[in-house]
Amino acid sequence: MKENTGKSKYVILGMLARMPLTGYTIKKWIENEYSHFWQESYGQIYPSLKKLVSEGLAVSSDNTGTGNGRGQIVYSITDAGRKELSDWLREEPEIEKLRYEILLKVSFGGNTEPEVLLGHLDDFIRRNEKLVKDMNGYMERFEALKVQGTDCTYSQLTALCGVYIYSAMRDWAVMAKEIISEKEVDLG
Amino acid sequence: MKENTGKSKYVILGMLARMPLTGYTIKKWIENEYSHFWQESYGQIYPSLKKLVSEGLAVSSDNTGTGNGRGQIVYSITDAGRKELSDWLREEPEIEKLRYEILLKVSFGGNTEPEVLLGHLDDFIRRNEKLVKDMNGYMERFEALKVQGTDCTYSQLTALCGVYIYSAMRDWAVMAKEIISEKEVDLG
DNA sequence: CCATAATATATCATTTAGATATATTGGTCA
DNA sequence: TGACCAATATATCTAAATGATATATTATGG
Repeated sequence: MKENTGKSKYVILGMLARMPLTGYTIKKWIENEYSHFWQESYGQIYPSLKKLVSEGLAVSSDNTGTGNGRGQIVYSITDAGRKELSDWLREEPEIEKLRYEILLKVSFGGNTEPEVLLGHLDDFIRRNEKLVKDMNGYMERFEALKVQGTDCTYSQLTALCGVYIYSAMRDWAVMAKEIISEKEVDLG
Repeated sequence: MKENTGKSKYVILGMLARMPLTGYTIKKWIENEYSHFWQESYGQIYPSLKKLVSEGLAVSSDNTGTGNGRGQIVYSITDAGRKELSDWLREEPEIEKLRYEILLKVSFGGNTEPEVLLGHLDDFIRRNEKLVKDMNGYMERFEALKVQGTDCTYSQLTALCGVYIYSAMRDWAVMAKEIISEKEVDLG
């Protein structure tokens, strides 16, 4: 049996702490709301869920007849699970792991034409522009919920981080384009 | 034999394109200068180097007697390797993968005391503060090289990106601390 | 009522990360 | 001089994470 002592376990526990979920929903949520700082694949989620149950940190309920049910398995957190989550939250977070392929390509830019990089940077700017918009959308939605009395401070903070990250990346890319273009002019 | 068609191959080619290197030096360079946007482990580097040689994209020279040589294997890129690198540079970069564990913990903050988060954020701010300084140091070093006539535009751009990312993260964390503290006051 | 998109679970082959084993060399300091 | 430690260097193994795919059901739109 696989060990699976990575972070996936805690992500899932954290999500189940809010409400019971299916593996599929967990995946969708991470894609939609966490994607700017975390990602998980089905290959981790489904085995992790089984492991959580076997460790007594979650329980599974077979809801074959509920509403939109298609043999879906809904998982809920246990008290032991909450304890495990709480203990992990106290531990110092590990240093973040990033893989920005565009930076790799910029770094090796001397091995291609500047136009290639400028093209990649254009795409990158457009993408980050859109992401900033998305994150601001989340911010507003959370703000509206707050007015209604639902506290979303922590979720809102992660959206805010998205705004900061994506804005910074966009600004950098704009600056990078300028510098590369100027360099071109100097040479030509 | 393993397939190994990931990105490691191209990172190594990109580095060898500048100068011949040993696996160990490649690892050190990535740790020192690329760590804010990329990481590789020995478990990828050494097998990848062998694969590059077997594919004719690099050649290895056994320098057992050179200077500080301890049976070190120096790898150089071939013309085929340069072609491969150049082709890859043209491809659209993949979407970046990030894992910010601190954001996960902030997101699940409702399951612990605010003080725990504030503590993590303090560490995070300190770390990013230092990283901004480091990146600015790199910037200056590259600027000095430029004055001497050595063109480091592309490396400098990645350092600049580091400045942007780490500054943004620090600013966000400062803001996050404020918001969490205010929330505390409101409740208390 | 058919096609298609979304829901849902599951697994497999790669790819990546992290830890460790091993050995040599260079420098320090008692 | 030798004892010791840090840095250099190659290599491999386990575990974790990714990406792709197989399979089936249900909801909905025309």
